[in-house]
Amino acid sequence: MAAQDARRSPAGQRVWETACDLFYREGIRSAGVAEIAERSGVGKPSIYRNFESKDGLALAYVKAKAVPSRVWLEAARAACPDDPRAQLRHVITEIADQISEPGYRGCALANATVEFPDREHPVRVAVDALKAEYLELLTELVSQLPVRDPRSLGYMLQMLVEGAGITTQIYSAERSASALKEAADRIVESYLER
Amino acid sequence: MAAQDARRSPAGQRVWETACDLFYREGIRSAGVAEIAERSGVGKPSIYRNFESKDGLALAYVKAKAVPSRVWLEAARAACPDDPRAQLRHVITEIADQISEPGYRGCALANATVEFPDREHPVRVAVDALKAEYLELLTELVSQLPVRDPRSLGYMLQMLVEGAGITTQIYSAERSASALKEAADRIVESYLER
DNA sequence: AAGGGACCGTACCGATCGGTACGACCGGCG
DNA sequence: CGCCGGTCGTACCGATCGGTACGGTCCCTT
Repeated sequence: MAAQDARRSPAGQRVWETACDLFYREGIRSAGVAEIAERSGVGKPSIYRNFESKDGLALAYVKAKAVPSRVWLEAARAACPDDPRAQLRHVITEIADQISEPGYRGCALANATVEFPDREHPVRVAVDALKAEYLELLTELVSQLPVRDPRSLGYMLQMLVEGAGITTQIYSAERSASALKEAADRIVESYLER
Repeated sequence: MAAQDARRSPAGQRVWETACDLFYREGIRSAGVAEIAERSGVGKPSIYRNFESKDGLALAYVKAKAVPSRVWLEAARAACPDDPRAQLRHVITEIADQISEPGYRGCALANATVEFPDREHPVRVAVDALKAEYLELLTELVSQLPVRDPRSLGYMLQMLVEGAGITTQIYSAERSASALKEAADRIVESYLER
């Protein structure tokens, strides 16, 4: 998350870290640039010297938040190259673990989707593209399983993951994490040709 | 949704309808009181004569949005009194049908949760209580099935429903609706003692 | 020492936010 | 008619929004 960027000044780096934290904890719309500047210990112009606008900052934020998901998918593929079922379980477990971490407040991209209903908004455009890419990667993984309709299964798993992000915010992180693993297991099981 | 309230003046009723529509389509935070007033064809004071504040209006909105869910549960119970499995399918189908309706933009209460991360905010307090109540009702319904752990099953179904609301906004309403029905069926099936 | 470029914060901008003071208007009743 | 309670919109309020003009400070170079 604290993705270094050599082009950023020291103040810019502090802004970046603070913004990522605030955007996630309070939501993008709720976090004002004045608040970001104050909690970064910098002046407002330092924000605009390193980022085009608040929207530009939010755009960088959602793009950065999407990186870990891709990393997990590739890591799982590398961890058990010949066992797609284990790869899938690996990914789901990773997500469940992150849900269990203190301060988890759902998927940053899904939250951004709700915060920006306008599909033309640059943040929303980016999120839609990133989410589409992620669903495709997940579907590819699922496709390696002996199932008849991997596209449907992938979509259901994605739905479960998004649901877990929401129920974590409404109900309980622990219940959501365990229910996600259990439900994913059961759905995958029901899809396996035996 | 256009819940009549005799205490509301004609202008207040127009405000109420417009606010419900705008809050759902654009999100609560995005919809300003000036915009609500303008699209209602009334002056701003007419809003504050009928509602305590914008938060008060938002509070009424989320409470009103929670009503249909409870109605569906009771309707399903009444429709097939002796077949809990059919009742459950009835409810899920109802939700899937609503997802398929044009203009569907996810569960209003889940969206409000994302829009108000502060758990102390009155809107958020109300949403949490309403969602807890709904989960309880759903769990009660599931408890009538011959399953070992109805609490877990109920939570998973709730997770699926919330997930469908999100994936509808990101991906496709049709896929979400059909995936919801299919996934719910498979999970319930895997829980049934046979 | 003198100059210059990189980086920074103070103070401000117009626009918009939620909310309100005030007076015009209208129907019913004396 | 004259009054009166209820309902309404215009015009405004201070606060906050995202964004910027400007001048200061530091350090490296010559």
